[in-house]
Amino acid sequence: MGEMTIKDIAKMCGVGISTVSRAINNHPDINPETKAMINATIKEYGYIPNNSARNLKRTEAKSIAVLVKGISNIFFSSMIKVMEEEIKKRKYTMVLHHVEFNEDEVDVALQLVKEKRLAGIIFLGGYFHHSEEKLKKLHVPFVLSTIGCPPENFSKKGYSSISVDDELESYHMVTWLIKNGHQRIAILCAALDDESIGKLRLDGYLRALKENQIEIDQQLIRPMSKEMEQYSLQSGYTLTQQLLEDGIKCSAVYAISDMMAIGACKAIFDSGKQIPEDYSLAGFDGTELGAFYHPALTTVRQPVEEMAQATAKLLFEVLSEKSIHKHRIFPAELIIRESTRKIK
Amino acid sequence: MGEMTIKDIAKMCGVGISTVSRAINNHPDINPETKAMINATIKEYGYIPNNSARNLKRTEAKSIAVLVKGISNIFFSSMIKVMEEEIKKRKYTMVLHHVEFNEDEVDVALQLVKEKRLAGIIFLGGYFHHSEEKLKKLHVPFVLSTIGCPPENFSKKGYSSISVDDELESYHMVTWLIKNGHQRIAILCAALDDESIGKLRLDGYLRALKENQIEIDQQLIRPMSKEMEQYSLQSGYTLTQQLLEDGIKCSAVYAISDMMAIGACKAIFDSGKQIPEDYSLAGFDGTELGAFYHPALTTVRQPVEEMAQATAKLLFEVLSEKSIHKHRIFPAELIIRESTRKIK
DNA sequence: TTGTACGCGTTATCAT
DNA sequence: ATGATAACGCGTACAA
Repeated sequence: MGEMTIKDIAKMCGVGISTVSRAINNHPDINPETKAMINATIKEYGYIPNNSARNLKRTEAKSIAVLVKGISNIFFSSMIKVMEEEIKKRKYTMVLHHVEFNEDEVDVALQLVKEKRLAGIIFLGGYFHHSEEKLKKLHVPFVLSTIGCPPENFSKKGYSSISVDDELESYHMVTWLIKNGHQRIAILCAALDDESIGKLRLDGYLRALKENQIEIDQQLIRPMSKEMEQYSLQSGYTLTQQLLEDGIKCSAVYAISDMMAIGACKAIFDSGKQIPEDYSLAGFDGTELGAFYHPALTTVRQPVEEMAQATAKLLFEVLSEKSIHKHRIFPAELIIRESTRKIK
Repeated sequence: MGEMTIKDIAKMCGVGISTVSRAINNHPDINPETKAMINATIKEYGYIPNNSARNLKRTEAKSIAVLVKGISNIFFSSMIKVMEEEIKKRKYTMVLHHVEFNEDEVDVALQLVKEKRLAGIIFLGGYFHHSEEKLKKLHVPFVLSTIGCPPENFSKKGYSSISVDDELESYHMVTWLIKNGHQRIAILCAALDDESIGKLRLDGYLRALKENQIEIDQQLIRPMSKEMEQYSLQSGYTLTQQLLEDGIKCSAVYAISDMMAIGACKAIFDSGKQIPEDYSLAGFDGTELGAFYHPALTTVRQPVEEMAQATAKLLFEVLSEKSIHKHRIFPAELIIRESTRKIK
């Protein structure tokens, strides 16, 4: 069981512990020759420093945690890649962590701050209704990236945020559908008590209808239930299947995520109907998958790469005290592809 | 910066450190009243034990690491869920970690063993060509789950494994295509120096052709290049686009992953052709996405849930010393859906 | 049942 | 440039 420690290496090299430590951590005060010698033996014996001990002792760990909400959330994978690059570029380490929909991301963050001596945190996706009290315990700067509703009760000075205007972009999408002749538009949305992007996207839908004097039909509003896997293929499928079974008339279906939109498409195909001939279908997010689907999905593209880059930038600006916390809203882009058409 | 420690809690409660420790870790030797009192103050002040310190001290941490190869690998997400349940059921903690395609999973594992005092490791997906020497340093039991080529040089007694017979199942798929009249079958496969599932699936393809006296046409073999994101939508698209541009005649395209198959479909649609009328298309994996695609993908379904369960079971059997290392191969299932058809 | 004291493996501080 | 030693926060053997 005898795992090797820094002591063993020190003995083998005939030097003191601190010298080995210096070699490992690239400290300046060390003879290049001894350093090379030590590194050679480290390599030879495959010694690996114990991270727990390091974190325990270290004052500053130069690491940033990225907490992603929803494990299979494919939407974030390209963002994570960009963030990793940005973080590495600045000689920091990225600690990636997935948080389930039913877990509390702030609790996880609190844990990690203690364990890893984080320099900062990036929260990616999900809701965000946490008490100010709890957030204050997070003694490191953090930024909320692509999170719908920043906590209104918490001072905006306490964190940075990056997002699109979900309400507005959703409004754009629905307005565009209306302009293309659609009057009866079903929406596949989040549970009605949602307080995050789900609510905002629904709000945009409602506003677009209202401004165009289209009466709101509750039958066309199809919220996910809590039991469904949120924003998933299957939830989109089930919701649309029920919509069709209920015999609700509509010419377009608007899903608040691309994954749900694909599920919706399948349900429509399975019922023997065509897209966009019988139903127009729109999604939200602008995922790669939507572009590869057949028919290619009309959707709202969030500029994920730019947003990821900006997220890292904001965080590091706060870290280097060059800047205070900021809140940036990115414009999204309506991408019209094959799954929608003009009617009448 | 004064983060709270166990000492502070002890002082506040007017008890010793060890008593607090006992309360936290549910030790038996403690007065229920003092325990309740301590827990109350812990909650009140939001004290969180430092995990680094705990890991440093603890001999056995009751945690299992799951190392997943390829961050956006959607194929594994359902397996991970099952594994988490199984691990929690046995009062262990799951530590999930993603490993990039260019990272060395054993190095990561070595790190984690030191840092987290792991009880065991599950490697999920990817290649596996590691030196026996390195694997021996991994002093904890591990199981290779859905990994193509277990290291032949390393004694099978040193680890457990769970997989399907990739060569055989691939052979089944291609044989079925041949039985349905396809003679010229293109394969979208891994780089030719691949030594893992990629190679095995290609081997199955080659054997099926050979047994049916179909000449192997190198033009029909389309390996991913190293620069492509492996097994991705885009790689499937690019490979198929090149195939079509090269004017290679074929009636079926067989992609060694569902994601690549979907990319291939898109390339065919974009060229103005239809599936399955002009080309039959087959995938591999049996992902949810393949079922939701339009047309629904013909594919090889790996019994992921059962395999995940078996993975956990094998590991815990070794941990409890009820059993030695085993190697289980699961049968996969040919799922015929809409993307393929009989010709001639 | 409870408290004291030591050590886990490392880094930081201070000598040398 | 290098080495000894004191923390870091916690679990646990042992004493009380």
